[in-house]
Amino acid sequence: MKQIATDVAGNCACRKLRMATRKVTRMYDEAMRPVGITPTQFTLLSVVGGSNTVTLTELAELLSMERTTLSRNLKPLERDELISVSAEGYRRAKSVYLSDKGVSILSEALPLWRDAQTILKKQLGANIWNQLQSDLAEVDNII
Amino acid sequence: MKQIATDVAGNCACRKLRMATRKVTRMYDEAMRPVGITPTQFTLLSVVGGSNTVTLTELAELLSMERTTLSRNLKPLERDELISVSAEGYRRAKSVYLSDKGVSILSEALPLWRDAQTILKKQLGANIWNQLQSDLAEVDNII
DNA sequence: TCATATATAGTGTATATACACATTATGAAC
DNA sequence: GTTCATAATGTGTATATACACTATATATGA
Repeated sequence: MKQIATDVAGNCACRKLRMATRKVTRMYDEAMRPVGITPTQFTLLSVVGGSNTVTLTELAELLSMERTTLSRNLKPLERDELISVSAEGYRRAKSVYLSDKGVSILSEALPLWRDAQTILKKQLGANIWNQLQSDLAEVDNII
Repeated sequence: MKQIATDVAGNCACRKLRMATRKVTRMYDEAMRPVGITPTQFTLLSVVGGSNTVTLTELAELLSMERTTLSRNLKPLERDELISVSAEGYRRAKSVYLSDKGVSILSEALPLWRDAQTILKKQLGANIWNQLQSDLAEVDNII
């Protein structure tokens, strides 16, 4: 059992992904703190800001996020008036929009995000950084 | 802004990691469901099972997890009596142990985990699978 | 011995995640 | 027009995550 368990720990893709995600998220979270948003919220704002009208379902798909999770994650942003959510016309569809305040916060967050990217890239080295980026893109494409 | 935001979305290492982690975690979660544990719990059980006495702080380090997060994550396992946590003697240190029930559940989960690994590996292809594994190991070593 | 420093764990609060199930708007068939 | 199917979103519940702060056991120094 002991050997098997150790083996599991060292080869589990899920575990390794989650571990890396925890560490990296903590870094980005610290970087974003001055503007008061989390990495997840930064991603939401940037994806919403980069699209012309996305419905909740589309947005969830873009983020590989369960729709119900997205719904919950939008709440703090709505409460703080960085985004607005409104009916879109097709069935029950709703679309998400960046408010002026949202644009402003996103603008403030951008350089902090760039810093975080730069620091991480430097720490990892360009090779691993690039490989990781392309691997993760592949994973998202394939799965 | 629109271009910048799109650029962010496509190059953010944190976003890509989180997206991949969500997808992969959902796969493993589904695989483990028959034995009633989550991927995180499976990892906890296997790491505890593979060590001779780990304190909470050590365990957190092994998992790149905040100690306070670990504390919370152990609760359901303790409640369901898959593990036990007891004082260890050094200052306030506590160690975690697998119970008989924990060993049993872990044994049942192992083949399900192997299936999940196999399916994911097949989907990704051996090349990407191997590269991803080594990249993630590097990330964990470096950061 | 007693006070203090240090190492360790716990709690309050907020966000993140997702499954199972519930709700509702609207297009289509009749 | 009414019914029904379908597409979309919402809610209940449970786990996962982490920061800021708190509590406590014990080793150490006076």
